[in-house]
Amino acid sequence: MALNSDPADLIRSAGRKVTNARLTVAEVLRGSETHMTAPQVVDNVEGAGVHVDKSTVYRVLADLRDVGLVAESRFGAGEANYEWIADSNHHHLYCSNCRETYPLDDELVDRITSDVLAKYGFSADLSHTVLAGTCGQCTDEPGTAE
Amino acid sequence: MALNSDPADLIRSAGRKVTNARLTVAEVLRGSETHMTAPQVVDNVEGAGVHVDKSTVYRVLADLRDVGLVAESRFGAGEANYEWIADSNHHHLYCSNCRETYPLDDELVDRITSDVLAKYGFSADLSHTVLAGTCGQCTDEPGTAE
DNA sequence: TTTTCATTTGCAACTTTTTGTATTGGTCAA
DNA sequence: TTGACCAATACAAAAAGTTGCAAATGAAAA
Repeated sequence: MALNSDPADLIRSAGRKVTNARLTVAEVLRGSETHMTAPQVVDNVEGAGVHVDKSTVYRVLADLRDVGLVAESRFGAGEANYEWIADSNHHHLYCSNCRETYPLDDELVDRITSDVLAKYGFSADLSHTVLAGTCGQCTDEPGTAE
Repeated sequence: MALNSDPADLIRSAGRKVTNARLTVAEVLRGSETHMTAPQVVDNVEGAGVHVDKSTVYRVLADLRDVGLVAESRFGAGEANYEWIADSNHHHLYCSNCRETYPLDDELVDRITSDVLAKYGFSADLSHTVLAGTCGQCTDEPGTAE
């Protein structure tokens, strides 16, 4: 069980009850190509015809995040963005100029983790990492924001 | 100018006007040993006898952050924490179990930056980095939270 | 000093997020 | 199936954070 990517199975095997609210939020996030803010999730859930209170949406997002099914990232100073990560890869580079995100492969992040453990005895949790900065393209062509 | 650590000079040389609001927020943060949340800053400014509107405090915090005098960090999923960093060092390890922060020296962070630049042509801005996880002590003695 | 102008602030309204609590509804065992 | 238990939900209200705009103020020039 939960070797497939069925949200219900994943939620169940995370030790959570499979409820309408959780399923709807999961499907909304899973159906989206990109990151979504909390208010966007609230709207989309509403748009899906199901009524889920906004406080519940916030609690479900936090819960799915705790369980590792959803990633909560903050790009630069901005609001939180949520993303279904049950099957996708977990690390990104975020360009604060063009607001594009790029994949960042595991190797580099894994090395940070082991370095910090070796040097400080500290187990860093970098299961979803976002590094903000400026991408190569924007570095080459400055002033191409928005 | 601004080689000293006088908030007024630092603000001025950041190209910002030296105002009562900015000075008060700066002093409040500088006087604190530890990180503060935005509401804590609002309270402390009020407690200092000066009246600065809440919205102004938020704007000043964001502004001082943009200018690099204040660090805004989010520990795990929590609220934003603000810290005066005009003179201190910039990188931390944050234990989400005991909520303690530990210094993380530059070397390791610098290597991440150069690795990402070499591999992706991406200039990561890691001027203030916080890695969340579990410290060695908490790993050894589980269940010693709060 | 005085004038001028862009920046900054206070205020008020608004949006986003969190929290307390009574009720509902999954899940498991019988 | 059915009933009991406890997690999860809706609702309401508060707290946190944001925004637009008119008035105030710092800084530079006259």
